[in-house]
Amino acid sequence: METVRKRSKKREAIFEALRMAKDHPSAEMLYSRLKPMYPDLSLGTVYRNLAVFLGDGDVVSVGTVAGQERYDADTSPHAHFICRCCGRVLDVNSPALERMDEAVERETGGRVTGHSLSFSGECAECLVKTAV
Amino acid sequence: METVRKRSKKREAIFEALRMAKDHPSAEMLYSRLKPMYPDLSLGTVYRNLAVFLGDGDVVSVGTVAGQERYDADTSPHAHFICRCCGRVLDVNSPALERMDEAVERETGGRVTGHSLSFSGECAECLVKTAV
DNA sequence: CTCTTTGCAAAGAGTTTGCAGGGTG
DNA sequence: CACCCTGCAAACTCTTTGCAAAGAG
Repeated sequence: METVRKRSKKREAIFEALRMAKDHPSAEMLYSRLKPMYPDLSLGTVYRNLAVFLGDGDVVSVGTVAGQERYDADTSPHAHFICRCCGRVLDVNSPALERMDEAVERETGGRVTGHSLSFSGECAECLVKTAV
Repeated sequence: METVRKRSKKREAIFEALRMAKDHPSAEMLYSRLKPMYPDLSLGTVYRNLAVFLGDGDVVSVGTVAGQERYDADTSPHAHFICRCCGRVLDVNSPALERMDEAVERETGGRVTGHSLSFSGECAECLVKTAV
């Protein structure tokens, strides 16, 4: 039996905040951004709703940065650049990654339902700081 | 000041176990494999040494699967296929990913020191099980 | 003998979960 | 008014850390 989904201000606010954010926030980042507007918001609710979004396929996990899972409401195939210095996560326009899915299916015999390409290093801002 | 590194049976055993493993094990997986041979091995030691390997660049993190970080002693550029069903992590022969590094540096203005490409889905074995 | 490495166990950090109360349809 | 959703806090899991003892050079 599948549970009926009811609307909720909090849930919509969480999704909207994630959709608007360009920095692929973690649960805690979303929480502290929404807290001022929803003073009685709880961190558990953020986690619970993120799990719902993931289950519905409306949100995707970008990976774990510094121990925290990072999320993205842009589910179209694209890559990320993760700065190991400041933890920033940037979008990267990836060239035809979709084609590679079939290649991997042929190689492994499995079924590919998604991919994630991420580059790591130091972002432009951190390079400047480090260069000092 | 940099600390002098001394040899240690445990450390070498951990690295060797990781180098031999083809399943990109987690700290706990390595621990339980080595435990029979080194009964007084401690999980903390495995974590500590993995951190050393990562720092030395001798080992690479493949990402977090089901909450556990997975490691790979093969630091050459290659992609992975992660089964979201059983958690298996398989190697994939990735086509010229190196070339993409420069492209990303041009796009972001940062410096790329590594990349990680992973595909997710269901592996061949899980497909069979699911098909039943 | 000096300094690194380890075992053990406690501490931390991030995430999940149980329960009673509030919200939605 | 039935059932979903939330706040709160405790519980859990994975990882890190402090300390005294063991090991390497």
